[in-house]
Amino acid sequence: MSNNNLIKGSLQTIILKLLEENERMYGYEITQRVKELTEGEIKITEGALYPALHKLEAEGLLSTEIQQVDNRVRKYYSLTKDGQKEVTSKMSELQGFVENLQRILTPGLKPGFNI
Amino acid sequence: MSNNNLIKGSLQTIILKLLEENERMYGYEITQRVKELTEGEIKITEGALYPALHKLEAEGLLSTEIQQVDNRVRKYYSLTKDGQKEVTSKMSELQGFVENLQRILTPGLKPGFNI
DNA sequence: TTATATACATAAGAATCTGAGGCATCATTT
DNA sequence: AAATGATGCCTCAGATTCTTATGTATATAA
Repeated sequence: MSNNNLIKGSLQTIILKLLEENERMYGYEITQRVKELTEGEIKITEGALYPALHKLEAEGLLSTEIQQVDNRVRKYYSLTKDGQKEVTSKMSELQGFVENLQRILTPGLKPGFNI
Repeated sequence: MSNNNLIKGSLQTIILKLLEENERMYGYEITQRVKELTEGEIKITEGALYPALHKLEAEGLLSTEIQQVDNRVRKYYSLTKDGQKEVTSKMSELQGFVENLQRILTPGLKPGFNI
């Protein structure tokens, strides 16, 4: 991840969510997508990404498929059945955490708070 | 801290922000305040809190003041000048990160998104 | 030829947490 | 009287997750 060490553990959620939207993606593609979506503000480093992908695969949440493209090897990742369930779980967990964070950090916060 | 490992990195911001609002607080009080504000959903463990407080003090962001209350020792923490500046910095950093997170995780997100 | 982009990977070290333990006082319950 | 729980501080081993650096390989542009 980029220069901030905020909310460690959200990388897994990011990976899972992107794969829910895109059917299959390869590692490098994920780094570029995140960079693009955040206008360069969040850069996922390879040292963080690949171990995370391997871990999610080892947990049975992702499956892989090697493919040759222009003499280059790509490793495509897709959500498994378990992975699809986990997206929902991880998303609501993160959502809940952010809401709690707002409760702590935004004194006088009213429901329906607008970011 | 509760069952989520999401909070890594945001604990410092929580401490600084609470101290901005409360002038001075002691460790145990911080854990109770967070527990109360989040209705028990986030529990700051002592093993995370005290090292974090000591680090912030070592960095010159917090100052301390020992006080006896009913034969019990309390260690009150307050923001230093540097600490006051750091609150603003850390808060906008976290705010920015959460916004980026929304961009990644909420496809089709429009500005003015309502939590 | 050198740098940049694409594409995978590992590994040392830093930072931050959990969970367990230790010490002490005081109030309440058994 | 003894045990439990709340208050209040602390440390430490181990786990997790990150950064930064390194390695390998192909293709393209300067």
